[in-house]
Amino acid sequence: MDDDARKTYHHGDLRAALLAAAEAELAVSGIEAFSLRQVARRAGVSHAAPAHHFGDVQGLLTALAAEGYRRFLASQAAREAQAAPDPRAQMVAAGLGYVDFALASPALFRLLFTSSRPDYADPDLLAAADAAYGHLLAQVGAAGGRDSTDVAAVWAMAHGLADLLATGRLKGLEALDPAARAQAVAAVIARALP
Amino acid sequence: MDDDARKTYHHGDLRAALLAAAEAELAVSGIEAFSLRQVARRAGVSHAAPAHHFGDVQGLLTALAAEGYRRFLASQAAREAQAAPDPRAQMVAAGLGYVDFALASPALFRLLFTSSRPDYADPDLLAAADAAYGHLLAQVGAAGGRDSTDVAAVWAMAHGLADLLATGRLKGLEALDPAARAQAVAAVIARALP
DNA sequence: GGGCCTATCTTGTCACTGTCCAGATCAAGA
DNA sequence: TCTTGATCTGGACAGTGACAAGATAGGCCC
Repeated sequence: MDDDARKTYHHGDLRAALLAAAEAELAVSGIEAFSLRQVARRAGVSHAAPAHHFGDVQGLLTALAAEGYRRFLASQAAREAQAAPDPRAQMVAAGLGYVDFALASPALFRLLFTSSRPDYADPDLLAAADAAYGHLLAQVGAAGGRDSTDVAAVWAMAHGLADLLATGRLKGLEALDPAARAQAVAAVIARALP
Repeated sequence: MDDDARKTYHHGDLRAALLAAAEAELAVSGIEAFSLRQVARRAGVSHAAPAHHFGDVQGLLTALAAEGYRRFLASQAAREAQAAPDPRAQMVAAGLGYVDFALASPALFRLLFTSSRPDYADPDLLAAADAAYGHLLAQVGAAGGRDSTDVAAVWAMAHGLADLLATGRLKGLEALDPAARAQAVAAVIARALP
């Protein structure tokens, strides 16, 4: 990452640099080819340096996932801020932010939702993931969702769109420009809560 | 797998035995910790034996994925056979089979839908995946779906339910017994095509 | 200023992995 | 029977994650 900051033996902020390098490595190689030594090389540091800050690969990916959940929520909040204030529009906007995140950071999205490598017993990660889940429940409840079936419907619709779009399987929607795609995605999400 | 069949130097049907061992290994270790040498050990054969039949790990996972898509379609067909003959009920039944498959073989489901390791340039895998996609299009079309938005909605709903259930994130639905869960899943899928 | 103390980082090592290569084994046909 | 080709083994190599021991340096007390 920043070889410039590496004039001294001690790095200064290696933890943050490693997280940034890990995210870049994840984006390039994907979770399945993720390599700790490659992350260290990217940060310009020895192969064993990450161990001191994160313990092992799982520790690094756990910290990255926690950061990912916070950004995931921020992505939803960004769409909500632009939407009408009524609860239903807010819920749909959250779904749009869900999809935005998956499209902007597909590898990170996969780390959060379909990887078994992060350690969900970690308090920080657990808190971040719970916050995201709590936000989902609140949005669906405010929009008139009554039971766990409504939650499942809205979540599944947003998640399915996000996952299929992130893996490039919805050619029809991908062909649209961002504004038109957002409108289509919003219309589809709205179907989940009649 | 079958040490019994291994009295001779030549295995007899090593290709099939390796595929079965690979599926078992995938179910136990997951795609992220999948090991070719472990598959070979499981099949009672040397670590280099798989190479002759599949080339490399990617070849083995590609063959397994093709087989997976065929079973994926069979799972949908099983539900369709039990459902009412009208197109809409058939479409919902296909979605139920989609979810069944993900719950019965979560690791295989992940190999099919969120792994970059299989080689989708392989003709056999491509044909199997295309068949699954074609069936989806046919079901949605027969049930009254008009455009790519309808396809996206139905697919995303079924896929989202399958993925979230396979990773254990829909506690509310998981708590139900199979029959009640199937009914809830069917009701949710039906929302995707109003 | 001088000298320890501790966190931080490096180097070296180990078991394991996927891939390649040469050789051993066997089945089947000439 | 002999040969040919497919199948499988064993050994090698570079790369990986984890561990242990040592090098470095920033901070603190005197």
